[in-house]
Amino acid sequence: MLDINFIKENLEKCKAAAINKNRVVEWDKLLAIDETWRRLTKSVDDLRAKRNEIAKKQTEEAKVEGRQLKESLKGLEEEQRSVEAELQTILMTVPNVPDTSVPIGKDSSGNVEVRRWGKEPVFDFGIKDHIELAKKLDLMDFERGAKVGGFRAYFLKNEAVLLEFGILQYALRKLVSKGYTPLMAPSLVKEFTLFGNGQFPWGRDEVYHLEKDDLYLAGTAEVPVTSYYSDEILSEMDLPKKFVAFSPCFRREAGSYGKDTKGAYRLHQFNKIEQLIISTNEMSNSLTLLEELLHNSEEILQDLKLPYRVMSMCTGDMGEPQVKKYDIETWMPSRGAYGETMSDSLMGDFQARRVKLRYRTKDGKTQYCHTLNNTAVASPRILIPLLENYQQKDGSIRVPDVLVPFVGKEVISR
RNA sequence: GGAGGAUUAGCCAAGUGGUUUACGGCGACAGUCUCGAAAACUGUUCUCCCGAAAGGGAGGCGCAGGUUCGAAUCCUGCAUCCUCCGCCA
Repeated sequence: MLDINFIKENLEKCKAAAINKNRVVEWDKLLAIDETWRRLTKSVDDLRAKRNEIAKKQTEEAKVEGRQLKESLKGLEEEQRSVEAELQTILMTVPNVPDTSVPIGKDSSGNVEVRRWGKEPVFDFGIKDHIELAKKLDLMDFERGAKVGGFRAYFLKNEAVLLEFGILQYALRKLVSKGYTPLMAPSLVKEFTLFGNGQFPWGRDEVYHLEKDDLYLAGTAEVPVTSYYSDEILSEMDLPKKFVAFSPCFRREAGSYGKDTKGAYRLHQFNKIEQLIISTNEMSNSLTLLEELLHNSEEILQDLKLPYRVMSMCTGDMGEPQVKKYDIETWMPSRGAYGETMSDSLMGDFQARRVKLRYRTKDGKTQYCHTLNNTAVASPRILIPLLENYQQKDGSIRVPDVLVPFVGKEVISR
């Protein structure tokens, strides 16, 4: 959410941002409602001032006068409340303004490649995709997964389990050694966290809702961790706060029924290690931190010796809350293409404002924090490039050096 | 799931219907003093609205409603924490 005063002072910028992000905002309505709200607020405040004055007198006449005043105040207050709710609703739909360094574009075709790392492997044999590899080596069972848990459900089996735990553990340890505070975050969360994150009101269909308990299943640890300090005022001295959080993640994938229907790419449930930073309200510093998060994730892929490329997301392909966003795409041989494995975002104070996450500056003022996050590793998706890039002619799979201690062997074969 | 207790500002904490304009303390920030610091003293330290400013006004006591001329205080619902009982990996 952006501040209404900021929007009014930077109306053209905000309008351009919404257009570039392909979002529709009812600007005229927003401004009109704001006017109405201000007018109502003034009237309500004036009437309350009068009420307070009358109440002080404590005479019989004052009581009669107070009773009359109460009626008109009640109506006005009700009106103010509903107008305020309407204002909030529209305000919630205003997307954040991208940084000037973000490429402008309609959709994913407008994304800009920043760099590539690693060499795409050349195979002198017919390669298998991860589904076939996993089947032959008894590493994943999608058929029985579907039988038990429905579409997009799966079992990991044998070394795949060790690989998944290993890679999660590896990423976790790396980030901890860089000074990030480890967290295990709840996957079951209250509704306000999803609004706070900027997932709602837009992405309701993407999120599982447990009606009986009115809880939601978070699609990422970003949701609980962004609200970790909600409603609190941190000290500038303690910023930036850096976290590395593990959580099981749940996504309905409602908008992508036809997409990636096979294999481990798009799943309803997966495990993720997420990096998060809560920082001060200084854009240049936050942009530097965004690069730090990016660098951390690149390092993990480099350790795994997986070829990847870094994409700078264009305005049309980034979400509402983002100021700037990079995707890291890892080489997936069966696709003959790079596929998204990590996503690095800077939200400015967009989320912080929504969850009331603030800090006190050195000179005693309160400010909204900046929030950032990036995937460290998400699995099983990361197993796709891992299995496919490391496959060998005889159908076995070499284990990346850094994961050998976790898997307990150098080659997976049957 | 049941019974009881609690929730006040960054932290601790007083206050049980009307000089409460939320007592007081700690911390933080600014100033005085100082070569500099500590101490001491003075001031500031939640949010919103109007205003160029000076200033004025409103709201804030876990959250949301309600009663009353007037609510931190009374009522209803909800959340969270603590103690005990039950169930449980």
